[in-house]
Amino acid sequence: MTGHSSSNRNENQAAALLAWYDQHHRELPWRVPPRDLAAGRKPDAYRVWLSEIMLQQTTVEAVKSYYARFLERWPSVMELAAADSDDIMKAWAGLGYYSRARNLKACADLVADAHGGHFPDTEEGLRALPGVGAYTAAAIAAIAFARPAVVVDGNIERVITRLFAISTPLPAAKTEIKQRVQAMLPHDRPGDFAQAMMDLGATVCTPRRPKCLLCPIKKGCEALLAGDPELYPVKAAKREKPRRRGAAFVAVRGDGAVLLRKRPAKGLLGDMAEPPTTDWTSRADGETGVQAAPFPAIWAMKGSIHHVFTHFELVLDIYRAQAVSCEAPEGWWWSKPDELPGEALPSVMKKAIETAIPGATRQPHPRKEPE
DNA sequence: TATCCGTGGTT
DNA sequence: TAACCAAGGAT
Repeated sequence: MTGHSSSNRNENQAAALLAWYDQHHRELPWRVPPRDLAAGRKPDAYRVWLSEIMLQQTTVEAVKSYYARFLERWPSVMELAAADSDDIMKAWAGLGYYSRARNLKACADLVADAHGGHFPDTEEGLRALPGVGAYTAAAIAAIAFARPAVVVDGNIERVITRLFAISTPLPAAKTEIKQRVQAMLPHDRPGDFAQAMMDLGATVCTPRRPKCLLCPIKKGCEALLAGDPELYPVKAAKREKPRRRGAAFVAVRGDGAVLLRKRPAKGLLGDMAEPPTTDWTSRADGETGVQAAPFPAIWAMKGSIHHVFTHFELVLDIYRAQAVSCEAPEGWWWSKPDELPGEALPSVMKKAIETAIPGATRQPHPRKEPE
């Protein structure tokens, strides 16, 4: 009996959420809105996949322009598979978590070669793709292929821990959260349900100051009933970020070209471009690091930058020198002024170069000249 | 399970 | 302003 009434409650909440979604869903470039979906329009798995990879730990606003550029340049997975890896890294530069871009290419290659250009249409098949984890496999299965997959992202974790007042800290609470979502899942609209939960978390059930008055499922929310939804989700305490120091050397040739090199394929900023730098150490001895310059020159300290990574902070001293024309070492190259803005430079490296040469990494504004 | 892996916006 | 956080994955 209790099982029956709780399943009724779940059905009612799912229905209320979907009704809210029909009216208040976000309009997003990669999304098929509920009305179009109901009319039979099929989502493009490539677009769903591309957007999901880009959205991993990344805000919607940050993704939009990258998504548009990728889609215009590589409209299908076959074209992305045929692309040059360096071009993909250049197009991804600034978006962060660069292993995503490396896996994006690996995944496109696999789908093109082993799957005939078609994405697997099951959660299990999708999960086997590089860069596709539990969340992304479930999201693509539900959104692109209408599979009844249990989709749990950060938004949904917040919504569910509040709805059921789950005080178990994350990530230990994940199993219980998935069970709750599973019990609520409407099998006729799994994709819309997942996106509705995410929209609710993004616009109503926000981390701070949730707009509970606007919530379509506030009636059943145990956290609201108890008085303070902001208490959820409970998360394990974070560790303190250590601070590392280093130096970057921006060598400028007579024609304005800057000496760059490619970082190792794995690890931090893997496969991306950078001006030569020292190792980044945790020592706080105040050493300048100028003796670690890539070659002897008159290195002038132009300032230092502070950059916050996920698990450490970096202070980088920036040196600049005028360099005579010389052969770039193996794996290094001179990047001319018109090439520099398009290089695969992570934000921290753009910041470093900007400190040495203001404006160097910014795309010059196209000027309309009278014919 | 814990750690590594970016960036920019919000409060 | 320091802290928090975003449609997580790989190892």
